[in-house]
Order: sequence, then structure tokens, then C-alpha cells
Amino acid sequence: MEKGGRMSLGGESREERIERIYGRLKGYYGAMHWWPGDSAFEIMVGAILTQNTNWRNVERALENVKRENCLEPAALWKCSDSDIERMIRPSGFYRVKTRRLRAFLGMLMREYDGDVQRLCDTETYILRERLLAVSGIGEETADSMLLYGAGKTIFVIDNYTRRILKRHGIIKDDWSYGDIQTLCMGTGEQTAEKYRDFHGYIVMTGKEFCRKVPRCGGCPLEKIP
DNA sequence: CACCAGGCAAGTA
DNA sequence: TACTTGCATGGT
Repeated sequence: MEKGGRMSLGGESREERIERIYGRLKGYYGAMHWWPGDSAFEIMVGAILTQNTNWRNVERALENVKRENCLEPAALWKCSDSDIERMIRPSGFYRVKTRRLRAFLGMLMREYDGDVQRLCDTETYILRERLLAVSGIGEETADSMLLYGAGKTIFVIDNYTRRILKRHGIIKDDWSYGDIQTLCMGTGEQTAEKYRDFHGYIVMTGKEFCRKVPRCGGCPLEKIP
């Protein structure tokens, strides 16, 4: 089955089905305030800290960094590795994450002189490439930074997105991150607000229902083909 | 006790 | 290219 094609003759396209999923989730959850944070920088740091990690633990780490007044580029850049490790320890993987934060900060300093606003003003796909060039920032982390931090109109694909779309027969295993992202951004309202909510809905749904017994019981998507 | 959580890079074959 | 493994804390 071609990635751009219709599921069956006369049936809905993949894009149309995803629009209905979005509509259903929006009706179920309403307005979503996903990814809290007082600044773009806080969200970008959080995006690295939350890699394969429970959000509650990320909050503890961010509280520590805030308490020591290091939640801004210049201040965090001046910290020693051992200080950063100590502050972010609750978020787990604290040594690799310190290395990743340092790599991100290095890019921010070199390319933007530590000015987050300038970074956020960069054209979306130029900035995306720069983020992806940082060791420790992959596609999901980069897109989270772009969407929730920089306010760019881009959709974040995560494991829940894959699982849900796969379970609904909309995608298969061999679809790449970019394939799924192109699909999800292919129709309907294309705004950052929508993409922020939609990704939040997907994670909420995944956490709440994907592992439930009986399978998917009570999920707002359970009767969506 | 096992298993999971808002991933990614490096190593192996 | 396609797997596998290391990274680590805190909750259930």
C-alpha cells in the first residue's frame, strides 16, 4: 500500500481518518495545556530531560535547576558538569543528559550568542537541522523544542502516535518518522495550537488506555475504525 | 520482584 | 541497513 494512497476505493483517506481521530480526542479532552513552562529555554531543557523519562522526575530536576537560578542559558553554561549532574539527577540518565545539555548549550552559544529569542526566530527547517546536528537531540526532541518551545508549526511523533495509528491500521511498521509526520500534517487546520493539543491528546490517550484491559476499554477512539 | 517512563547514540554483524 | 545495548531515577 502506497503511503499517499487511499485505504480502499471510495473509503476515507488516511488524512481524513486522522482528522476524525483529532476531532474525537478534542471532544473528549477539550482544551489541552500540554507542556507547562515559563520560558522557551525551560521547555527546551525539559525536552532533553524527558527522554525516556517520567515527566514527574523531570519536574523535580527542573525545580532544582530553578532553585539555583540556572534556568537560563548563560547561567547553566557556567555550571560545572558535576553541578548539572547533581541538579538533574532525579530525571535519570543524568550523565548523558548533562552531556546533551552541554552540547545544546554549546550550539546556542556559538550560533546565537546564547540568545534564545534569536534561535526561536530562525526559520523552522533551518533550526530543525541545527537541532538535529546536536548530539543527543533526535527528531522527537527537536520537534518538541520547535513546537512547544519556539512555537513553530510542526507535529511531534512519539511512540504513542505510532502505536495508536498502527493499531488503527493507518500506518505500518516500516513508516519512518518523516512519513508519519508528513501524514499528520497533511490536511485540516495546520497550526501550532492544533499540533500542541493533538500531541498532548495522543500522549494522554496512550497513557490512559493503550495498556488497559480489556484492550482499549473506554478509550475515546475505541469505536473509530 | 518486574516493568515502565513525553529517546538517543554507539556498537555490532 | 537493521538490531542490540547502555544510560539511571523514581513510581506502581
